[in-house]
Amino acid sequence: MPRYDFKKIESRWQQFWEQNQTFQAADCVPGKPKMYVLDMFPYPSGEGLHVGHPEGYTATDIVCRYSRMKGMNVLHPMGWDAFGLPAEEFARQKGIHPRIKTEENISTFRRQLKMLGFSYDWSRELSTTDPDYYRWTQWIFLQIYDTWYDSHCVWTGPDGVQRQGRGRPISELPIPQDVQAAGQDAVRRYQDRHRLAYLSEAPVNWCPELGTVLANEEVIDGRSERGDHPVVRLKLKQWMLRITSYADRLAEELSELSWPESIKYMQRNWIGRSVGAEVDFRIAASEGSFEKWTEGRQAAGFMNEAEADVIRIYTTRPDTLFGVTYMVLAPEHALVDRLTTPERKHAVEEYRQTASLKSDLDRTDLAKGKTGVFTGGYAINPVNGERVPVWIADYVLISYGTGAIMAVPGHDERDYEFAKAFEIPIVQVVAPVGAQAGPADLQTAAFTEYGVAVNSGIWNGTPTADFKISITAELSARGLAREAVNYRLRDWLFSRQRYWGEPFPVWHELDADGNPTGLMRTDSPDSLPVLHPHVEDFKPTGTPEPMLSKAGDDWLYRTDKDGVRLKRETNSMPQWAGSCWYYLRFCDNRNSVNFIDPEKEKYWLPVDLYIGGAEHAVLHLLYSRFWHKVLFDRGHVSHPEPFKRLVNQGMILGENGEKMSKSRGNVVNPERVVEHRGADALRLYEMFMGPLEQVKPWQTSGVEGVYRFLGRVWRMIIDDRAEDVSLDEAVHDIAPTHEQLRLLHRTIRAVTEDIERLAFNTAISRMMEFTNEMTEQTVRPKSVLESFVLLLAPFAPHLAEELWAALGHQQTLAYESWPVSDPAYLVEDTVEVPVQISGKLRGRIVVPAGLSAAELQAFAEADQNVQKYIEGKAVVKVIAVPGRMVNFVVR
RNA sequence: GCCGGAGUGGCGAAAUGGCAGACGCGCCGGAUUCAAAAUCCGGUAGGUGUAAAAACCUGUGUGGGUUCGAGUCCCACCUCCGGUACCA
Repeated sequence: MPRYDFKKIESRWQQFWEQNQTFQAADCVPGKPKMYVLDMFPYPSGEGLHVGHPEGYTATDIVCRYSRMKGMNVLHPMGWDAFGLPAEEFARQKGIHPRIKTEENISTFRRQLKMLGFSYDWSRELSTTDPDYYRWTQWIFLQIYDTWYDSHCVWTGPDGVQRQGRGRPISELPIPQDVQAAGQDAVRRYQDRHRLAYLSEAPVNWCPELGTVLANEEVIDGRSERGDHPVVRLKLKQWMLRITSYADRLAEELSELSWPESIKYMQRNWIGRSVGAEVDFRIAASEGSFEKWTEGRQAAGFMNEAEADVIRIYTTRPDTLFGVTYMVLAPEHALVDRLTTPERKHAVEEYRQTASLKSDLDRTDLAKGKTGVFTGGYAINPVNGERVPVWIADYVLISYGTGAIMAVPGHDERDYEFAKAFEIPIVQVVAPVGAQAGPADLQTAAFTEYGVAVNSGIWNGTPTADFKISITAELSARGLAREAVNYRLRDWLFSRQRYWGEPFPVWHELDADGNPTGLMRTDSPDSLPVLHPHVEDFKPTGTPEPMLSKAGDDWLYRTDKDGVRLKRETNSMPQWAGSCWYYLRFCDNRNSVNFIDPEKEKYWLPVDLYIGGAEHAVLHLLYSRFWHKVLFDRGHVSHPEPFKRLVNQGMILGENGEKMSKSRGNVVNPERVVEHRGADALRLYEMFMGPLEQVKPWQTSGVEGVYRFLGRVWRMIIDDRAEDVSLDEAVHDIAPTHEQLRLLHRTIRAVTEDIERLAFNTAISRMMEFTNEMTEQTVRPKSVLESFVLLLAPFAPHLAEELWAALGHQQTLAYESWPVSDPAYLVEDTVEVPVQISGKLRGRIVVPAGLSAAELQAFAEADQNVQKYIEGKAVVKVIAVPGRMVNFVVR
């Protein structure tokens, strides 16, 4: 084999690894530190692998191969996130079952990944679409369904940390007396209202084109994230997961994680915790006097649910209560009818009608101009007894806070804009302090910053922060307000209407007439999985009626032991479900009695390194953490967080610097690169392009560069003119020179440090430097080359194995010890030190290493060029840093 | 609008506050060859200067600042990329 024949080499070693199961991980190996390195598993699309995939996958593969050589027990699995719309869309067009297309796609992906020589333990492969996998997805759903959140529970978890708030079995939910008294059905309904998985009828994002509802997270500017189709709001009964119960823990426990700050920040923002107050405004037209009502409240205190004639608002600025000039209810608010006067009825109805038809897109589009109508009704401001007009407007959302606000146009931009549009008075109650002290100019804009209170009666002069606290306390004491916390995060809309997703393991009870009673039963855990029914065609129903309702009666109905007729839940789970817990199943993918063996969970978890794209910053990573915490609370996992360290690889752009896409015609096909230059060259190039986390453009000529480097490595060791693979005549089994050892150990140190930092681009540069220098040597000691081949192995494993064998080794190098750099070879005899005059570089001196500052200065002064600059000048100061530099400050 | 991140040769990029541009691509010159491919060697920030050197000047988006010394730290601004947007 004269030339570097990557085709032969790569297929040989891929076969070798497969036959010898080189990378199969053993569970729970005593005495070896474990290392769980995970890639975000791909959706196996029909397009096949994209160059973005091998970027993260190569990075993790390098870490894994390196860690094995460092003596760690490495878990490095791969699987498929294979439920989802595209396979179903294909089925709809071609009439082929989604499972068939899915399996075909998986085969392509598997073949392409194997072609790249990643050291996955393929015996742990799984797909979210395997009945044996989604059996446990359904099981976890049942766990969530069986859980309620006890926000008062203080407890200590297996991690030894004390927390407040815990997901507990629904059977432990305290049932109030009156509910208990109302009978068994009432108790069941009460429980159902407290479960972490519950049915709710609420306006949802319905996408007619995709034939499904979407989560808030999947809707961008009123259009679907997938496919960019319009989304409208529709009131439907849907499954929700109570992720908001975990909002605080999801936000707080981020701080322990080694994740990019930007991702943590995005998650915190998404959760959007805000602290403020709920304040009650009584409707002016209510029965009885306002004074009487406040006296009653003073005695009874703040009520959990306000009376039917009270508008409860949420505000983060209770200090601006004296500046309230109007109030706004969301158009869907329950009190609108009560407030609306007969003469305003027509306008209000009309507005509500238009608002309900508006999709989020329309609402955003019209964001420039605020709309709304006056209801004709008034409420009383609890701080000063003033009558405040009540409006409805769609800039107030029914789904946030209480769905009602007090409007303070002087100190809130949105209220300001609205007040300007409808000529509502603007009152200043906060004055700026500090540099910009003086009256704020409310002619052009609201003043939203903190300051001191004005026009606020006895509170005048109170700083904003103090005022917020004291007014809340005062109103609380009078039973008119309470401190409140709100989240931007909403409960997770968890049902879809499509076929190709996990069916819910839930049944609805039917009454004698075949109508649902609202009570539910679940499939027993040991009867799982609930398989998909046979369906003839995959056209969406065109209505919000789920695809699974097309199933036959034998799937849809059954009669329980007690004679109750049941209808199956026909929604399916979203694609996020399967990806929420796959990292757990990889530890124990064949277990048929448990979703994961507790011992294996304790051993492998948490994931030590998780690499994937930043596009999953909030969705997948937040959902996963949520499920994990529920499982943690219920005692099924022993760590509070699934992913200890997260790294986002940067996107690879096309050669023109634009995002790769078919329409731009700049897509690079990794399979073609492998055909021409080999897997090692592709892997090496993707790592050499630049820092892992950085966005970087593809350069075909760059692939050539690393390919040439691999050729040089080959020729450094192998005689490329010989008939068979034999060592080059320069390679000798002799003791290396000191210089050669220094070169080697410098390289070992640099490459090791760079891998630890995931700085693969510079690691490769160092190996290039080694090769350039070693190739010049006419005598190349075998031992030095052997160490070098081990350094190269994580990056270009096929070539390294081939060279390792050529150097006379019988076994794979996958478990050889990683070379250690000996500091003895790193000490230099002499160093070159720059000399500056007043900070400008004026010379370089070569001096013995280890000089003191004074000695170094003496050497520097002796330098001719330096002399020239010092002569006749006064040396004011000399800075000499041993081994680094000398600087003479002259005047 | 707000919040992140980034601006360094022709290009991808290096650089614990201490020699800016390592390494690779491209380009130029040379060797090898009948010729080419492949390979190998040398050069390559811009400028002044020189027979050639030496030497000097200017350079890390722009303008200021801190420091003996700034690509790196601080302030302001510009541009690009990403996220987010009525959340009261």
